[in-house]
Amino acid sequence: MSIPFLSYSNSKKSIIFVKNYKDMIKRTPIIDIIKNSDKLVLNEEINIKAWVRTKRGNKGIMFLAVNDGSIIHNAQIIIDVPNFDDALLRSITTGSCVSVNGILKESPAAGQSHEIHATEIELYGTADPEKYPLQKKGHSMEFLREIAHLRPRTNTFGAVYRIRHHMTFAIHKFFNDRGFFNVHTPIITGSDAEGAGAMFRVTTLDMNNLPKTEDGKVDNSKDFFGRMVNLTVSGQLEAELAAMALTQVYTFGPTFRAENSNTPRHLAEFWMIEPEVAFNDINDNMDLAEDFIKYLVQYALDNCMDDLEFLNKMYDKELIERLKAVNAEPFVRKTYTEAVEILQQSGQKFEYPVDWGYDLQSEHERYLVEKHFGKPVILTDYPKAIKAFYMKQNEDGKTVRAMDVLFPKIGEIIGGSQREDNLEKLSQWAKEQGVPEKDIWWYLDTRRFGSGPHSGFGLGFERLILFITGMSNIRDVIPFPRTPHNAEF
RNA sequence: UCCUCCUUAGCUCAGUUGGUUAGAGCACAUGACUGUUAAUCAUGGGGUCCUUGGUUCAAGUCCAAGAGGGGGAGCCA
Repeated sequence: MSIPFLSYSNSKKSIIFVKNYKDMIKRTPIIDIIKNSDKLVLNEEINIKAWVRTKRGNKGIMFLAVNDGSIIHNAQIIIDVPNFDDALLRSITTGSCVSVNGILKESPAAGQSHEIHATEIELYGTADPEKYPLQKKGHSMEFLREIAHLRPRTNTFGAVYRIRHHMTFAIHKFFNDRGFFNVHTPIITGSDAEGAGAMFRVTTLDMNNLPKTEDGKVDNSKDFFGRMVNLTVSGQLEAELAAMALTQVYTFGPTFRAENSNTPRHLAEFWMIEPEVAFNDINDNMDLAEDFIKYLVQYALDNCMDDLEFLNKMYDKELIERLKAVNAEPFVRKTYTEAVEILQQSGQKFEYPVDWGYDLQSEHERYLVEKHFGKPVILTDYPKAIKAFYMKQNEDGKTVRAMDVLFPKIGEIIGGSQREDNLEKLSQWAKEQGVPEKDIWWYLDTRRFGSGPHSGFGLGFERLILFITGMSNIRDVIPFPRTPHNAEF
């Protein structure tokens, strides 16, 4: 590690660097200085490459707080001002990118355990302080959304990005550890079978010169796929096909909804996780959903505590408490009918009346989760008429084995069901709901050949991240949000 | 898409009943300070008051339309 000829001259002009020897010091990620300093050797020269967060100091000594995103905390660089070129030091401002060689020492001051005493500084890229939009102080989420290309350099978005990664990894780990197989379902799809909302059209046709059929309509047979296709709104139907062969599968991919939704909980492009398990009934499905979410929450508590503590301090004082509370007790499980009775007997005044047969409104769900039970709630057995055609019909002829997992603050985080495995009932109900058999003949085939009970659900990834991070707007938990009238970056 | 609120310096915001030269904090620049922690202190520069039209002797302030944004609702994950 220590290389004799690195002790270069202490001449004042220290911008000089020799590529070959500089490359001999391997970059140390800042996380190693903060978390694994026992593996580093004091008084050895190390290299840090990072972006400057703040610079402060005086004529004799300068302090640089730098961050490389490996961890939320900054590393402190100590600069002995007289030993460095004045112009170089002046050019180092908030936002600039630097490579620093320096001696690792224990820090005499509070705030950090270690610090790096710079021996050599290379300025990779400056950031004109008059133009660089990020300051040392608070920015509103709205402003940061306008500079989504730079906001990953903030503490908040660094934390969100890291948590997103850890949750992605934890999802794959959870399923892999339980013998599930990840299935890649198509992004371009010809079916609108689920009816999960408006779809984005995919076409290579010249919009200014559309081919027409004899009756004046657009001739989709001339399009790339020879038919009309869209971006997927769900991988569920395809996941079911896989489950009827591999038993336990899940998808994790992008999903698109062209709904004109303008809320802090909706995106036009989002990521969804959809497990599908053969031989699971609705109760197994609830068990899986509850185990799954609790595993992810625990994984965040175990692996993302530095970031969670930051978010807890800056945005949501009850965040960590709430995450722990979710895992402490079983979720409440009630039927839709029971929920309606609770709401009707609550004495609470609702803007919308509660009546059996109508879908629950946000205010009703929020009352159940936040006021009545004070913990996550899973509701099942909804009226057949308000749910999708593929859900398993109950013997009562009125309800289906649907399941919604309702969470504090964010509402519905999971929607799922046991699937209808009876061919007659499924095709009959699909017909009545206006899903043409010619579009889902392949789906119906799974019921035609070797059908069996199975269940699954969909988890909105960004809604999970909302809950885990305590952020209040879904546009701030995805790097580049797509919403109506917004597809910049 | 509906309801509602907002738009003033780079950022966050104040601006009274319509009245003379539109303010503050932070950021930025200059200077001071030999261990700072969103450093501190002093000084300084910085404005299409979202756009268009209207009312008025006079509009940041009142009215109308439009654009952008926030919150709530619907659709849902």
